[in-house]
Amino acid sequence: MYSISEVSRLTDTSAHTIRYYEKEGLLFPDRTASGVRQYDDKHIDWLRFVLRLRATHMPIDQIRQYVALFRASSDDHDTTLDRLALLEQHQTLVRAQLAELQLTEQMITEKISSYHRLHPSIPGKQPSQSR
Amino acid sequence: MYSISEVSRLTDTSAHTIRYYEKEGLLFPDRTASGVRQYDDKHIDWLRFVLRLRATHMPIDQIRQYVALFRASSDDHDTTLDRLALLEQHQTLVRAQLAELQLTEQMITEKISSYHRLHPSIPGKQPSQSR
DNA sequence: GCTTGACTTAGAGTTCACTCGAAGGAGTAG
DNA sequence: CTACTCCTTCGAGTGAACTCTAAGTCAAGC
Repeated sequence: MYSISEVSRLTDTSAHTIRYYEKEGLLFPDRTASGVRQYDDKHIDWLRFVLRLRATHMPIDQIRQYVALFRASSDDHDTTLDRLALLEQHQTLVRAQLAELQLTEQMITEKISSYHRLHPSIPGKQPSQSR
Repeated sequence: MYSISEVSRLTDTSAHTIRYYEKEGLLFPDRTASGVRQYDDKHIDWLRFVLRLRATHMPIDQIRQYVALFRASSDDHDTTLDRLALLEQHQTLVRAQLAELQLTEQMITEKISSYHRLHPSIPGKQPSQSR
């Protein structure tokens, strides 16, 4: 089991943020008798997944819904479909972001090499000489 | 020449935001005698480039610096190197975002197909039957 | 000449996701 | 026992990027 400061180090996330995520309903660590948060490997894995979702701009609100669906799932109420829907929705967004980034990467690369063409004397990263 | 509302339509950006970008020093349209903004195709192209940079999380502040360098450029003060540095810096960021997105896309796709494995009866986007 | 609708400005308000601060409690080392 | 560190909560503050409001100006059509 890990303390919040260990989780903070392991995931490179401030303790403040980890508590904030808990308050927002994204994370449910165990507690000691005295109320201290205790995290196991599964909690860490989940947090890492959440951080990935955030890094790809899934809103906290939607992640909360996803978590809530997990916790609402029971024998007579299966939430798999709803969770799937949320995942697929985010997948679509991620792919859109990928497309946008790829286009922009090309534009920037193009602009950079046009600068090099106009100013052949410029130092710095030249189109790699190797190979 | 285009009015702000035409630019708004052409770039799918609110007139508010376009004026805001101008206030932030990202955009310098012409003005009529009475002070009405007038945009030409070059302005539109530049705005589209700015929107790309924004969509890939280049801060407005940095875009402003980039624009300012253009306008500061003169015969005895060439700013090409500084502009190149800004572009290369953003290129690095874009590539990092690409890597993150690709990883996350894989994770989500994996999770989605594991849902499908567990619930083979689920409707919706199945791993495409075509081809 | 007057109405209409798009335009102008400065500045205030909103949203999101943190980020921090203050005040205090629990467990451990000396 | 005392000092120290890490933990707790609640609530306020921050920063970026919009987003909107209010009050007013201007040009075109009737």
